Amino acid sequence: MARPRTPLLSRERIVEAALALVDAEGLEALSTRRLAAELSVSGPSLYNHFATKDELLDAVVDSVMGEVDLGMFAPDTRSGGGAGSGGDWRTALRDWARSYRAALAGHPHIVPVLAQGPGRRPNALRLADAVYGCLVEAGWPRGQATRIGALMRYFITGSALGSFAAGFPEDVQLYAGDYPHLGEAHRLAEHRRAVDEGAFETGLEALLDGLALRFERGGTDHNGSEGPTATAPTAPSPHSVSGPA
Amino acid sequence: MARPRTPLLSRERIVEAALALVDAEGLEALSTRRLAAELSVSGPSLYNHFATKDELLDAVVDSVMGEVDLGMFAPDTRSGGGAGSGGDWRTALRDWARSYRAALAGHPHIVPVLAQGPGRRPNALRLADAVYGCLVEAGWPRGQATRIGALMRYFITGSALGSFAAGFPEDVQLYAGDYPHLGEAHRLAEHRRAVDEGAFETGLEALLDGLALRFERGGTDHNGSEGPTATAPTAPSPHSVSGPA
DNA sequence: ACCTGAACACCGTTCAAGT
DNA sequence: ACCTGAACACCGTTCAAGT
Repeated sequence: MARPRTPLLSRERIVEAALALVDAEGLEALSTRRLAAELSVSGPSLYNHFATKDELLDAVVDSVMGEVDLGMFAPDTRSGGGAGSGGDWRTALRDWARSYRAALAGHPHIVPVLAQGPGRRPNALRLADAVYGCLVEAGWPRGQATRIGALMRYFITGSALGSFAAGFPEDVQLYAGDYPHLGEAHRLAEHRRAVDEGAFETGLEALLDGLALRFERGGTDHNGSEGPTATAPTAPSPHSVSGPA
Repeated sequence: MARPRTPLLSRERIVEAALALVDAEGLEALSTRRLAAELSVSGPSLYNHFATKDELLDAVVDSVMGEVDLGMFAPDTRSGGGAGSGGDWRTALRDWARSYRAALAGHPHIVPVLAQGPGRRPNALRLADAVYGCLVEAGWPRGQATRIGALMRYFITGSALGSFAAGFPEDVQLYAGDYPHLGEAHRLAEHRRAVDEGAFETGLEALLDGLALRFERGGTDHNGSEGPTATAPTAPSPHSVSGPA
């Protein structure tokens, strides 16, 4: 069989199969030959749909980013504050963070790829655009909005990259003697979900509390004297020169 | 030449060369043959010193973890508060976080491996032990101390995993039209260090502010009603049954 | 246009052989 | 004990050949 009358493959079918394979067996199980076998075609067939394996991986990553809800950033559909009221950034950020984490937690093996940045992936750029736009409209100075987008991504991808709890082997012997405070660490894996979700929620709320403190202190338009971040270099405000409002 | 009178390789020399290779060319450049060539030996020689490539990677990761300063957690060498005074956890955590991030930022390509958890790596376990011990001695309930260790790791590894700023291509065309708030995003890469460090410092300080709020609210011994984290499951306190004090 | 098998330069790892 | 070359089952990717 050479070219069939109706194509055996499509980008969608390939991306779907690739994600399923990565989810089930990890990134290193994703080889072009293995994936092709899963799709009942020969290895080189994939190159009719993607130029390289990296391009395929990019599409897989963006399909995961597409699962993240951005509805909370739509400016019109929310009540309780018109343009520039600046009160709801916190709720929006919390909802978004949870949706983002949930999407990544469903596909943990792809997180290292995704965490390299948005690149040219449309869903990743849409996400960055929405978060930044929300913060600026809420009254955050542009430089701070950029930083908040970055630090939220740090926390969320970090939390999805690997389970904290599952990182500790279930082996009592390992901890005995050498690590005086880790006497019960071998039991962490049992409570994996509770520990990881509790840590995420605690961190998220602490982050939002800390940011709210700065928001109150900082006002909406001054960029200097940013509180306790004395050692931080002053980040530029590189997203947009003329603001939307 | 077969077995030389004085060994050509050692674990240390191999780990050092592997880290240099990963730093210079990325994780995917680290192949046993390439690494062996760098060390002027043949590929299989490495298997006299490490059972598998994974075991070698583990040693590389732990050598990076060994760069992290843990001196701020030593209970005796600090002044201004005896045992149980519980005031200095914040300073210690900040200093540790900066040292941790600096170590990882020097070797960004290894972070995805390292973020899988401590496993059986001694330097990673020592680090977890020190952080948890510091928090418990400062008066944090054990469950919260576990969560804080986890969420700090989320934030730090996330910040070292990939530059936020460098993730946006330097291509004006890419953003025009489709992403209304990203008009200046193409300039982010220029200011890479300032943006990434500013975001890290802002997030770190916000996190510590938020945690300090909880510490004041929570007291030292009650575990319920943990403030705004209403949806968080109650994490267990798995590190140690009988505390150190 | 879209699939195939053969081929290229790579992988990690095993193993018998050398000293 | 510690190194070697040969070999195994894999990789990503190219390409001529088929319809």
